[in-house]
Amino acid sequence: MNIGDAAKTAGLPVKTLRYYEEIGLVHPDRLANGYRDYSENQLHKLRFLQRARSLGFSIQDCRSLLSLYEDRNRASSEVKALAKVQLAELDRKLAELEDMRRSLADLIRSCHGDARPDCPILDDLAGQGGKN
Amino acid sequence: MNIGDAAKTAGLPVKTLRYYEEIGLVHPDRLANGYRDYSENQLHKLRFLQRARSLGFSIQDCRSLLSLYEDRNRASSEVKALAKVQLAELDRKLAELEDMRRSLADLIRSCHGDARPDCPILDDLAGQGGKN
DNA sequence: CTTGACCTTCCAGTAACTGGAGGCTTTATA
DNA sequence: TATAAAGCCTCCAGTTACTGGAAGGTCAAG
Repeated sequence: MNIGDAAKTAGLPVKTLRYYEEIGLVHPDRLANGYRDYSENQLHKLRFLQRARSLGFSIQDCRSLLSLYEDRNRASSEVKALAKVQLAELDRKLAELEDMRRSLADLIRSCHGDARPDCPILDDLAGQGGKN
Repeated sequence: MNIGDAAKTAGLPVKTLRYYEEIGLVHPDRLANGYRDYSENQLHKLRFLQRARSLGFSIQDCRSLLSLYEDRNRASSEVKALAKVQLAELDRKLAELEDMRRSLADLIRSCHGDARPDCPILDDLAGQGGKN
């Protein structure tokens, strides 16, 4: 699959795919005319990268995650350790996101239209330690 | 509170606080000696920024979110509309994160140690469309 | 009264893209 | 078959959101 369709499938700009090749993340083959040719496996990686990046994982994090995806022959214990670190990170992010979601939903619920001077949920918006 | 303690409280580097002032996100007062002086309200904003940025929200997103936090006197309908857009975005990110979490947990669960040639959950790692 | 931990500004560098110029290839239309 | 549009290529410059370092002022402890 050529770069334009691959980009559409992955939900990433064409430029980003070329960048990911440049930094050694996803290295497609080339056709006779010099065009990049993405395999199904590489499309999976690109979709994965799109999601992970949009959630704030660094490229370095993504390299780790992709190495799990790729290197199924590594020592099981090593794979597991790496996966567990990433899982803990995911859980941390999930908790933060849920916390933000709750705050924002409260804000929407309590938004009635009259400009009251005090708004108790604003104290909460910045997080658990929220005492003004 | 001076910048070092504010940075510690917010979980951000000192440099980032100065940068956030430069781009007009959080503008602390100055003491007689020129030192920045962060208020409680500004600390809330910084904590909020730390969380939102770590979850992949752009600085522009953060500006929108902070304007909700700050501008409690805007027209209620406008505030609500903005909040709902951000809530939808949060839900989208939550769903993605939960999806990734599930995939990774499956990977960990199925990681027994023998290097089997086929691994069905790898097909899933890249997302819902995961057919190899 | 000096040592060390703060703070200041300014400027350069990095990460991860993003846009544009200049040019080749493929495809659709006349 | 000609040609125009669309898509691909490389290279290089610009942007966003920091990050590090130099050069220097400030403040609390010994």
